[in-house]
Amino acid sequence: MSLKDVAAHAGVSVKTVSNVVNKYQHVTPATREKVQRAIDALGYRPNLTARHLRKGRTGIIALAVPELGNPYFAELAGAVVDAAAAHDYTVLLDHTQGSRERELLVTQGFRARVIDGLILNPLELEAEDLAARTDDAPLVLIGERRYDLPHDHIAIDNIAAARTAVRHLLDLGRRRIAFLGARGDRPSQPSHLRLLGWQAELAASGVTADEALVAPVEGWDRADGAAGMAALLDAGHRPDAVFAYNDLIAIGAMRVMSERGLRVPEDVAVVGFDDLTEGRYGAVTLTTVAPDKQAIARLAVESIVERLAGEGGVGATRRLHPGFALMERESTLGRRPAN
Amino acid sequence: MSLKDVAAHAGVSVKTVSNVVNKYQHVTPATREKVQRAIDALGYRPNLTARHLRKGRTGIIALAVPELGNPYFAELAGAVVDAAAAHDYTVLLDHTQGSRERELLVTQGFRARVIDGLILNPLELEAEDLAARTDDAPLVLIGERRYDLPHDHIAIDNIAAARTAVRHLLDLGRRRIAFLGARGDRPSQPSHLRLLGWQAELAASGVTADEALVAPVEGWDRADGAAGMAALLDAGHRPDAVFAYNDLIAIGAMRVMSERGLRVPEDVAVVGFDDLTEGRYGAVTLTTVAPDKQAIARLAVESIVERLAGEGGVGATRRLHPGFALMERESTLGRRPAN
DNA sequence: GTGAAAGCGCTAACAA
DNA sequence: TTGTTAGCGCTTTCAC
Repeated sequence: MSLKDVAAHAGVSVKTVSNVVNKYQHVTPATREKVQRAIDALGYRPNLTARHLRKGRTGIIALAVPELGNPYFAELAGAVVDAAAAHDYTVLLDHTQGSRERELLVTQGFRARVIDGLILNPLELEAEDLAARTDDAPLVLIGERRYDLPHDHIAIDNIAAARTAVRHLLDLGRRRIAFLGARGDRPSQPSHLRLLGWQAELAASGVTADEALVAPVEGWDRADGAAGMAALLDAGHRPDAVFAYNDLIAIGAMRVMSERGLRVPEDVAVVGFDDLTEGRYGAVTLTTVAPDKQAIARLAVESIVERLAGEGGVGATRRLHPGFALMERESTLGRRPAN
Repeated sequence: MSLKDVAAHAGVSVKTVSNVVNKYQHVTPATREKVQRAIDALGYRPNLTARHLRKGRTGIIALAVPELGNPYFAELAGAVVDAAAAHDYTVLLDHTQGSRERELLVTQGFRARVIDGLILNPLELEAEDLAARTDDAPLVLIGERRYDLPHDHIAIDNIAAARTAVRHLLDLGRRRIAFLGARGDRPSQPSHLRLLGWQAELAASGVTADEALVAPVEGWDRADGAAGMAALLDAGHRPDAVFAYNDLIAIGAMRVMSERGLRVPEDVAVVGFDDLTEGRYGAVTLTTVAPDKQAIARLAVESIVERLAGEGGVGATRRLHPGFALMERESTLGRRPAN
């Protein structure tokens, strides 16, 4: 079942069938009709792989995130799928599980020539890994890592966002503000910029940054936040606020506080990061920094689309910073009277 | 940059390069070495679209779920990506947004010939839509709808699972058990089977099923659960337990109860469905029915792989029922003393 | 063990 | 407006 069969059935040439299939303007209505009937009769569908080979484009972009079990990446992936669809692109999805090796693999000729471009949210990848990349499909990075590389990079201003969160806690009168989400062993980890923001805002306010309140975590999920918070409390520290690397960690921490009879926000105010829907429905809704996920997704897709359209004349590398907003909820403000 | 270039560079034929690339056994070490050097020198990577065209297979399967913002589908998608990777398949992802039209579109020649098979979790699709399908890529359905169609269908036994949940509540002495998640207007909706299970288990236990306790929702998210629960309470009903269609609805309902001073589980016990990680970290952890998502994903992928392997000789259509388990947590048992 | 050549289905020059 | 044909890069008979 190919163009040739349809052509034979309709008594025209393949070119004519191709013209009809591709909605080429200059086809007489009669021919068009005749061809269309043949198409319907045979149930013809164009073989897209052949088209891809011929055109050198597939309309597929790959998205590689650490894992979909993390709602932030799931929501982001959903946004990317939608943004891609708006440009008639489809998304090929891959997991990196936060493994440097898998991140490397995905940047190095992953599905070569079948993906037109790649959107990657790296966790472990180092600049030199990326510098060694040979694949020529456009690559755009998203997320909080900072690289100095010739690839577009989409990320909100993490330092400013973190400062906003800490500022909010300071404004509420909190002074012993813990940062929950450090990775002591890996200085270039994603959380680094947010830690810098925490330090900067405390410094700017003349509050001493107690390094004992920089609490490490083993990962980025709820269980890690719970363990990190438990360790902090077990060490005898008593913060009056927690700025967590992300919402999942904040949620894990709140669970631990609840188990230990600490009230949020009366005893400990909590701010997260990501604005997961999940944070809006807990017993205590979560104050959080909301990155504009739609914008991140849109900008990432547009970056690829533009580089593909720019026939060879590649523009300069861009650092784009979508907006963010602080969502003030019960974990800092307390519960308002039901209305 | 193609096989031909490499062949020229190495001074051999295209066939020989192809043999090396495809790890064909009978190549003399000397030739292999020579070719490999040329490959490295030129940075050659096979053009997969050409290979796809030639072989008629792409190694890509499509997964269509309603939306990734729902953690159940996100977790499932993650499991599918992993299950596919185990068979050297990659996943192309699409959203249907629970729209019948989009579900239809995806079953009808979506990316024809570029996807080897399709895994679909339908919400709105009707049997006749599927019966009219012409695309010949293997299609496997997942999820709780019941069809009588010549496609493999992977789903846990929803009626049995629902009965287990209701049984648990009855065992705890609850008698006014609400079902939160009906869609009155659409009898063939996914929640139907779980409603049937609710009815069956009550009947089997000689408890009168109070139809007033069958509460409708407008959708499947937390906000819908909250609204549905609020409406139930506003109507003056006082259930002593809630069996929710899914965890998100249960979580929304619990939030409303918390706002209204109802204690879970003392006043109202709650059971959800899906075993989202989210349910394990709330102030009150959620008792829930846990479908075996890994198994669902694995079986779905295997179904496609097997049909693809079965050269024409297509086996009989299968209805597969992966297992499930009731996870008993605080929303029915209450909080145990911290240990 | 290696080479020559056909052909997967499509698009796009170029011709008519 | 429509037809002819080359060729995208690969795999795969079939020779040698």
